[in-house]
Amino acid sequence: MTGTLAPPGRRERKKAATRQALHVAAQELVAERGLAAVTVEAIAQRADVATRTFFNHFSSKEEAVLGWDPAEADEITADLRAALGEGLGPLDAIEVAVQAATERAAVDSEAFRQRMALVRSEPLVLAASYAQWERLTAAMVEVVEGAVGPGLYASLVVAVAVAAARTARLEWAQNPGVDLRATLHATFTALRAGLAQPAPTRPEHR
Amino acid sequence: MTGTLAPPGRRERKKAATRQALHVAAQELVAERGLAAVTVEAIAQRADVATRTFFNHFSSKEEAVLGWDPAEADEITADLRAALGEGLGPLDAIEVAVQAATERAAVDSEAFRQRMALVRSEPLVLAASYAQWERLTAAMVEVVEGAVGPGLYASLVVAVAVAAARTARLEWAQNPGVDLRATLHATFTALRAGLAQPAPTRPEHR
DNA sequence: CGCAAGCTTGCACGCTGTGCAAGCTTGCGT
DNA sequence: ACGCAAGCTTGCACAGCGTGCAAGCTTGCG
Repeated sequence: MTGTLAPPGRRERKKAATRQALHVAAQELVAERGLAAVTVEAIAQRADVATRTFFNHFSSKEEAVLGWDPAEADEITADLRAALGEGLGPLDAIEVAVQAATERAAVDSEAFRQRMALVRSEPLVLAASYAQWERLTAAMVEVVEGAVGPGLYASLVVAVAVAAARTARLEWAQNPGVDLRATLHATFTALRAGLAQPAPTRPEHR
Repeated sequence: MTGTLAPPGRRERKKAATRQALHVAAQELVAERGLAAVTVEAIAQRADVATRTFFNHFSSKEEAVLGWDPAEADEITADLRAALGEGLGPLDAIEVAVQAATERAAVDSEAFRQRMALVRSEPLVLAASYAQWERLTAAMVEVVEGAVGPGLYASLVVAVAVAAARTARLEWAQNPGVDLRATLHATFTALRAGLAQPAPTRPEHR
């Protein structure tokens, strides 16, 4: 749905390569030693660049571990805008955009699940993750406001939907064998149902 | 509803005083110069304690600006547990607990609004705020799981409700003259209604 | 071929956050 | 009343973080 249309020049590819190398190095090192025992210097060293260069790409090791591309946010808001344009309600439109983003990110499902686990286990990574979601939230609010006007409702629906999506991802990460797409859909369905309380302990005893 | 029943000894009062002094100093300095231009050393100096002491109370200047008391989270979860015990559904129970917490925090409405404004304008303070909400969320999930069993639903309802409460506070902070209690209730009402889209630009043209 | 833009690098520097050990106050039991 | 144990404060040292700046090198383009 959303793709890189223009093949970037050698320069941008090199830059992206450095970024990717740093991201991978950070992930590996954290997996090996745990976040606390990893320094920016060590990451840069493994990626074979200067320490200073690290900070040209990420502003903290947590960010490097996550490795989110700022372009992702743009893709999501573009999808959101499109879905809204097709007459979907804000909540449905957000679901569509988030589903699309997830498909894109989960190409390598295993690595993705592992990253989620890191977010769960390392509070500082979680904080960095929040920062990214926050940026995305702000952008999405702007788009939704374009459709329904500014005010509490726009902020609310986006904040809530983002929280739901985040929860779905984290919950999925620790339940092997479950489909992320289905989990996401379940959360949005629950939202639309006003978060009514489901059957006690077991969802369906049948 | 929730109070400090045992009058704490001199020792604990002194400790609390130091903490409060640091909190106030941090707020004032940030208000004067902006967060970036404030150092931990400056805060400690104004509070008339050693720099090292600062870190015995807060782990960053952002935390000091917020000045959240860890005990607050305990009070909220206690209220939540009580509300659940009275047979309220999870969402309603959370609303009750959050409303009570807000009453307690908003004693000085003006200072409270000002703090919210800081959260809005300083991204790092916002991040610290997220960290606190996150801690609260985890505690609340545990309580809700006690009532409805573990699983996606418990995590979801808490995450979403917290997001709604946070949104209500922030939205309220920049709309003078509005009642926070009413704003909060409006968000939870919207949640229960499945976040259905309200009338386009103006809520009611009538 | 040559120039401008932009990425990388090294250097310097101030600030952050924590471990450790010493000093002082407080609370409490004898 | 006394003295001890717990705990808060303080100074010191130190590793690590994050940024500004200027120089060097590669890339893209006319």
